Amino acid sequence: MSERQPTLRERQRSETRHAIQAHAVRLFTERGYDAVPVTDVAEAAGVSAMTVYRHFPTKEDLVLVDQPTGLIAERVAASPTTWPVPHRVGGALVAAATALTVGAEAAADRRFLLDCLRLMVATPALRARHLEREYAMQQAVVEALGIDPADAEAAFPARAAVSACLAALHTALTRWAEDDGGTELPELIARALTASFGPDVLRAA
Amino acid sequence: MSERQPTLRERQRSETRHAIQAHAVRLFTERGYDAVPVTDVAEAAGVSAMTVYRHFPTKEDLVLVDQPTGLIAERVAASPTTWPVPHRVGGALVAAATALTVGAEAAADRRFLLDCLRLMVATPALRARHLEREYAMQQAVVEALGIDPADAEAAFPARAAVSACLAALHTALTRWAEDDGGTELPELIARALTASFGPDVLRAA
DNA sequence: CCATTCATGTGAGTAACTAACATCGCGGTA
DNA sequence: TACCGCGATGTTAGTTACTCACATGAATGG
Repeated sequence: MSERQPTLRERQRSETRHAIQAHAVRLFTERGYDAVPVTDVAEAAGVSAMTVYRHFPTKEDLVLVDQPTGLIAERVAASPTTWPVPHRVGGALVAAATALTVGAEAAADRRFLLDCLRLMVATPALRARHLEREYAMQQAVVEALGIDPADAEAAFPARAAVSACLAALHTALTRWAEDDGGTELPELIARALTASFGPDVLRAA
Repeated sequence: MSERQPTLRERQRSETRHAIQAHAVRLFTERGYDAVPVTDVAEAAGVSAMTVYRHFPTKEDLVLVDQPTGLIAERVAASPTTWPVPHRVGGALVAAATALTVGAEAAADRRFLLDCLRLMVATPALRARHLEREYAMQQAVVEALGIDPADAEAAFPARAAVSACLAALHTALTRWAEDDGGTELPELIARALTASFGPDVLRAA
């Protein structure tokens, strides 16, 4: 209820940010991530290099799309605590992917998301950073399970199971990009989870 | 049968390399990875910065220890093809970890390995690169399973299951470093796998 | 209409690399 | 033993990602 009409400055800033990212993804796709210096991205977007860094802390952040950590954590927290961890997390991943990539209002983001993922799959440095982000998401998900992360010994099994789920997610995202979105993402995630944890992962046991 | 007496040059080169890495890990541990420039490592080891780069392509490689991809792939390939993927890979991981960290002849490496892993856990850039390496290992393990990686659609379930196993491995390595080697690594891996895939993963079904 | 604030530009500086070239000493050979 | 090739190292200069300090101009709120 608090977000009211964006001021002119905010709109301009958001436009600048969007332009920078769009030109970056285009140039990286055309010439390869490593072959495009940040100065070229800035020039294409009509801004200075410094402005790029003010909007995106690192060159890698130009491509790495925000992960829906909050969305996933909510759904994990809402899942029955009696279920095994892979069931709880797996269900949340499929649901979040459906919300974000299936349906009419997600069509615009979809294209951009696929472009970013393709770059991520093709570029080692981007893959590394992407995996790091999923690792960060792990901590959020473990907390959402209702486990105190301070007690490392007790949290260990949960961390292991969650990281395994997120690895399956990563494989599904990679396949989705390779296939250029030809198969719906939720289905790929479901198949990745099934291949890892058995056919019951997505059944409410 | 071909590896004969190392010549003087080879010994010197190997010594230089070892000195560089030892000083690097020491300095990084003392002052933090990001706070130590490569020039300081070079100076401490008594060489020029250029020499450091000739031995280690990037600063990160000073800490990232070689992963025993070959060892694991061999054991995976030798496992019964009738077993589920997590069983085949899980067994290989536990066996490789036992060979590398348990026993008298592994004691020296153990200390160094723990130092490197602690740095890896503490430093985001190193974590990212380490995850990337495990991702590279995934491809080798999938091949070792006897699956043609060219057929992406057919390899997809295997890739998902293998990446989930390796995620469990990563969690175990992290815990091992946090605990400073207080629990044997094979046991941690076994627990991580069990938490993810159920109690039968390490039983010959 | 004026003062504040915020987005951006500019310039200098650090650090991770890379390439080109010089040097020096081990190692095989005449 | 004397010589020569080659490999390991040093030096220097350059590129690029990123940071800091400061200036500017325009949007904002009174």
